[in-house]
Amino acid sequence: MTTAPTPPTPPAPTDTAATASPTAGPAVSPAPSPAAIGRRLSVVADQTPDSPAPAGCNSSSESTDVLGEASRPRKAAAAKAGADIRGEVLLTLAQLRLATPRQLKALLLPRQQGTDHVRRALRNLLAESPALVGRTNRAQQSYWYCTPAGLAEAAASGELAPTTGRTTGKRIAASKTGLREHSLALVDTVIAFHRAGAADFADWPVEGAHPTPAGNLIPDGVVLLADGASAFMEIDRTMSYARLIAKLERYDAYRNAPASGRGNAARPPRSHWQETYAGPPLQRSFPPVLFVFAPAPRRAAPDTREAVFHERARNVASVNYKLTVATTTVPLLTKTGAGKAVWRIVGKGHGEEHRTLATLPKAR
DNA sequence: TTAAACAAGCGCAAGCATAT
DNA sequence: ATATGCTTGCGCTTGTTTAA
Repeated sequence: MTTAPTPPTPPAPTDTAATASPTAGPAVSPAPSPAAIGRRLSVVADQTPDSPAPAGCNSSSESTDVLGEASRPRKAAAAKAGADIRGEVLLTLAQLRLATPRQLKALLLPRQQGTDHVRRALRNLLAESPALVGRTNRAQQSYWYCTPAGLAEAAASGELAPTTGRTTGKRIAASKTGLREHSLALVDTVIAFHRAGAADFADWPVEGAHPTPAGNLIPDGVVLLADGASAFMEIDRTMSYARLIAKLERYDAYRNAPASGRGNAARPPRSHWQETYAGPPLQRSFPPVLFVFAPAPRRAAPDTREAVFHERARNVASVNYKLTVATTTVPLLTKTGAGKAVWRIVGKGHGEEHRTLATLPKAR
């Protein structure tokens, strides 16, 4: 079976962007591009473009269209959940390291009741030869990751953020070790940002290496926010406070790293962060460093660890003069939303007050 | 051009595995 | 024993291909 080429006359993918009226998934609708890629990635011919077919395309013994409004969202979701969800699932798994069916559902089919569609898509990807995704099970939960073949397929689509492909080994290892909870906490964070409309889940290049004089800085994630700015993301579950502080110092070293390259008359040399995050006219300041504290067994509660971290980091010079550092906890983030006032600024002069991302101070 | 055959996707429900 | 999550099988619908 398998590898049936797409139909000879592809039903002109059409500019789906403008057509998605009937269901118009509100703020949370996934970016259109991955869906388009989904068509490319899917191994079998599939028919539904992103926009739900004009009613009646899907199962319905009760004749066509115009039926109860109630049935419409479900139909639309079903159309959406068709073959092209497979491509989105693969891209999402390639983007994040690891995810549960529930997390994938939250990102890709937020309006869907169950995880059936996602799990079916995962099963399809698993059944490919070679398998494009892999799975491990533990504690009544399955954890899915991208295999090298799946990563290659996702990378070939050109839809993947450039830095994601290189952690293959780690990615797979993470699914089999204790690192998985760390990865899942990051995914929960991604979901919170996605739900809040603060950042699309596709805009999270995970674990890109950032050169500093003291070695590479590898954030847990870098998020491209909806307003075009970026932020570094650090997920903490079990790290010692000393190591957390050391991380801050690494960020400071990255910020202060000398410019590389020669530049020219029209364009002076820039440091890595300026090149990557400051924008062409250098109008953006150094991205904020966001720490998210996640629950972990046999550890203090996230908000307790957050408070201790504030206490210790408050005396770090760079935090007070050069970096914008803010914290939150996974429970607060998922309950309240990434776009709300859930971020506590680290540093002297800042108290318990929570702020929104938009109102964080700019780094100097 | 039309009708039959085939392939694929979907929803639903039952059954299985595992943790509490 | 119960609850939860996952897999699998079944029947239905729709889209595509092929032959008359």
